[in-house]
Amino acid sequence: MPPEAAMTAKKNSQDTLHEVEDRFIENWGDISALWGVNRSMGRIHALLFLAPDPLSMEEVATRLQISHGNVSTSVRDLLAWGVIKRVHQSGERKILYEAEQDPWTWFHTCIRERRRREVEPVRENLHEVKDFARQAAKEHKDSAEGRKLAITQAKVENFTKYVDEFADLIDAFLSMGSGTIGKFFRLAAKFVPKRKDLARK
Amino acid sequence: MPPEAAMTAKKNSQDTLHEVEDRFIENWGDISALWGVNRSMGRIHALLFLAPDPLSMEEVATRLQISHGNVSTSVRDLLAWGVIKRVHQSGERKILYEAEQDPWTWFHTCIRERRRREVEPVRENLHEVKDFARQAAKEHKDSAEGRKLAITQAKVENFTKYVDEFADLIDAFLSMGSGTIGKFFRLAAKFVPKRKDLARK
DNA sequence: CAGTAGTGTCAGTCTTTACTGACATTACCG
DNA sequence: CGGTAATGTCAGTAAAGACTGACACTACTG
Repeated sequence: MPPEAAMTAKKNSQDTLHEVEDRFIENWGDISALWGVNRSMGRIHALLFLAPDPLSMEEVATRLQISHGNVSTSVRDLLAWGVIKRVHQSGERKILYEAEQDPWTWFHTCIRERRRREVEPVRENLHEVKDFARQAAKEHKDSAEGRKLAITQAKVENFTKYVDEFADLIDAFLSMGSGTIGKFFRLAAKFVPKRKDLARK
Repeated sequence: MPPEAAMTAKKNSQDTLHEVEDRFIENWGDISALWGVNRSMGRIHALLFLAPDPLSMEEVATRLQISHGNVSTSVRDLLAWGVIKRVHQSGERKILYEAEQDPWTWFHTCIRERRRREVEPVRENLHEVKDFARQAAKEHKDSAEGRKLAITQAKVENFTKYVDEFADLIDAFLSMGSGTIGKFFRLAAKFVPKRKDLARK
């Protein structure tokens, strides 16, 4: 009478593995959607991250129940972002894919790409607006409406400066190696004041 | 013959102000959309940020050419995020709204809210998956499939730990006052290695 | 305390984005 | 250098998300 063996309807380990994967994958899909990245990309990335071996597109499509067209498109994007890579195997037509395993490395990659694709264009745009505002304020500085213009110009300028500083912070973050990040955390902690109301747990 | 007055079809300063505002507002709307926040919220926030005086909902709706229903909903959300606030004026039914003027303050607020609303639930979820995976790996550790389960469990655990660390970094960032941020930037710069390929300009 | 300006809500509609699946293309195989 | 398995493309469709506007509610005002 071993109590272990008598456990109530114990699922087999394969189903359990499947469930662990699913929960992780869906969670990751949710985060992606939340932050403006499409859900399929997030799910595929999560699956490849968990998979012990590289997977083919067909395997991905079957596992996640999505069309191969969707997989093809999403995989192209993930490759462009640099968070997954191709694995060719000799004497085989099929291409396999695997995800970067170190979370820091791919997180770093995502931030860098996002900065390049999204932050930078927006920042350029903002600088144009700033320059336009400055020029306009100069031209109209004598009229009554010009005063308002000057106020707005100052705000735009202040804001732009702030965005630039933030971009610098991102750069500082990106410049750290995954070894440095630990040191950085410890250093950042020194700037945390006594109050504990932001504590995690 | 003053050359100033002869300038080619110089726009009046009110139109110019309008254009500066528009360009800033649309830019901000774009960023918002890009990062998974709806465009109306971003545009309204930008308008209130630039406005020299608080505005009513009707003024916002007219200025941005959107329905008052949309304004009402977006303003509710902006209030919940804490980036704008009501301004009551005595003997007046109408409620006016104004935006926080310090970029650091509202950026700080956005990060804090986003952490609370989005990062935290996701992190809790992840911890559940982690615990489930750990338990499952323990139960099945003797089977062949159990080995795969153990590998997956380790990945989930590693990943969770990383997300926790990142949440800590956010906390460190949030704990800084807008005075401290400057010091922080300078400190962060020390971690930037020699290579300049990430330089901004 | 009736009248009404101002605000809130939400069902329906419009807009945007994501996904599917049929067809086109590629590249390895014998 | 055909044959074909695998991948790529993209028009059409489905799903998600945002916006409008009619109606409901609220609270000031006279």
